[in-house]
Amino acid sequence: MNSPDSSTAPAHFIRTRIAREVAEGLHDRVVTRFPPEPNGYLHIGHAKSIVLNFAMADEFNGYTNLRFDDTNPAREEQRFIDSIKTDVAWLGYRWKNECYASDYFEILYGYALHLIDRELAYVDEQDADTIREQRGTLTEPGSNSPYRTRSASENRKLFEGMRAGEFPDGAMVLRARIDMAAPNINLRDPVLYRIRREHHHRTGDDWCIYPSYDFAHGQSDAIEHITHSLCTLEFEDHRPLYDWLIEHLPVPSRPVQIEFSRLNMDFTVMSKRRLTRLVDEDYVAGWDDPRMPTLAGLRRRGFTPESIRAFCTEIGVTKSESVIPFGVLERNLRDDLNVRAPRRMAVLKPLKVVLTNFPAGETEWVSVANHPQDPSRGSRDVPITREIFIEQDDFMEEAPKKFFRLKPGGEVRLRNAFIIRCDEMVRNNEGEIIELRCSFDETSRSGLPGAERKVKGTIHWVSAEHAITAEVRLYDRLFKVPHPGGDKAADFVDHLNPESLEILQDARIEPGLENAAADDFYQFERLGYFVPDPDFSRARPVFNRAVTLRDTWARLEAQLASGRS
RNA sequence: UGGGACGUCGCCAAGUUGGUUAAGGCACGGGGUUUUGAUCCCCGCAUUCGCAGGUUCGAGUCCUGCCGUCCCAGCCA
Repeated sequence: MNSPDSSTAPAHFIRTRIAREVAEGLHDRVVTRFPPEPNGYLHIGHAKSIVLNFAMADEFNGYTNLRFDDTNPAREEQRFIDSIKTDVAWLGYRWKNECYASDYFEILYGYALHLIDRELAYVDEQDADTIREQRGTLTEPGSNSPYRTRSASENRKLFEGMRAGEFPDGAMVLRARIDMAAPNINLRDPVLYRIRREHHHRTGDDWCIYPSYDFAHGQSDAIEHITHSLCTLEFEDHRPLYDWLIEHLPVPSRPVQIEFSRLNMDFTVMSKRRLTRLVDEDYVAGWDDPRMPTLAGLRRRGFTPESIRAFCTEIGVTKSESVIPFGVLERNLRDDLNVRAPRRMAVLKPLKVVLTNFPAGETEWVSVANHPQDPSRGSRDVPITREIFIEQDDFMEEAPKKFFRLKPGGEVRLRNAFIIRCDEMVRNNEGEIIELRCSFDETSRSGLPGAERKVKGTIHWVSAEHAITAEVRLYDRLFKVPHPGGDKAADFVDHLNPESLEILQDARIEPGLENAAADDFYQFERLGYFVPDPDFSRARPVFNRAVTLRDTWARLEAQLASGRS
């Protein structure tokens, strides 16, 4: 098994079709491929394709190849190959073979000769503009190139010359001879090879001609004995060409192409072109910026491979275009981490509280469960002292009726400790509250009978003396609007959310958290799930908030606010 | 005014050869448990399948005609 999450997955048209084919004995195993072009980082949309491809092969006794579609050396780079391999592996998948379309250049060249010899391809010496004009339009047929009827021997000589470097870039192309009047524009003598003197990241300067996607992809599938070539909807129109080439070439197998709709999510962009721009123009800190929908970004943000796989399974596979709310991805992370993440306490925006009846200089250790739903995960002792920090948001001077946290004269429970009452507020010269003076109820300590006493709210806290100062980075959606790419009138970067990143320099975390390891994750109780950033060090802990907890109060508060106005 | 595809609850999405009460998840609403306003647990949530006709004892599933949305005119993938 090369992919996790063995199948309990729901039916979708591809799985149903393959299952039928297998039942009919058409295949004894299913072989798929994940075929990225190494010109950028993988994003969550690719994850959908990866999960699908590996799942189909895995469920039907086969395997998946990782194949780099590297037929355009002008934009492909080794560093992208590296990142893609890292990301696929991180997602939890093991490909059978690491393949490159460029490994097949010699075979592909032979296939081109095969077409030429059968008068199914010809060398066209017209320039790109002329070819475009002759292609016709969506509603008008194209017209034939004057070079279309050249002899096979002349075409062969020219094509060999192309390979030998006898002609300058752009001087001529090899075209399939199909039908310039075809209603499907892809069949109007598509370009199969072009001359391009570009250094290729793998083949170096061995070639100055490169096959087009259409000529390379299907044949690569066939060479690898791929049974099902799964791709996105925009290639639907290419399928007749895909099939035409397979039919007319002496390929070792006959793969079929099946298309499904690509993943769209709101409040983000998914096209490589746009993601590249965000990086190149420094709108984000890099491909792995935690606000990016890239796998590298999601990983740094704190997403687990499990949550991403679950998400990809949950959204299904169809041919209808859909937009998935970003919150669905986030909920999958919560669902995963809720079960797995150990709980800790941390205060993001500290407000000092002095427990007036707690002896100065003393430290009391309270036992705290690492996971309230899972006693087997044990507990730890957390120090509490006369001075503590609580969350600024957990105190309101003038609180609405439904505010269950601390307010003047009110009581609240300190999680895992005892009940306190707010007796007094201390203000600075500006009148801002900078400290609370509270008294605690000794009899309400956790474990004592008095702990049964009910108060409405429970808040988290850290000992001022023991807590460790940390940086915490909070992330919000990258864009302000649901469909930043859908605005024809504006540049998508105009819709960037200026508040997508908030850095808190003065958070206080429970002692022990400074020893967090790179791949740890925690629930900071009542706040959300947090992971150490790569910038993390013992001396300067840095945590990323991967996702907040579901926050019913925030929703209520928003309703109250809007209802009041 | 070419070709290809899609249109089932706010968002996804199941729906065998037409057979009759239109899965499920998310979101949402209500209730319960709770020292995380979290989690968890109950309950509710499409007389209706883009629209209009038609065939049929019976249609989301078949036919016809509309409407809407997406993709295609790179020597990109």
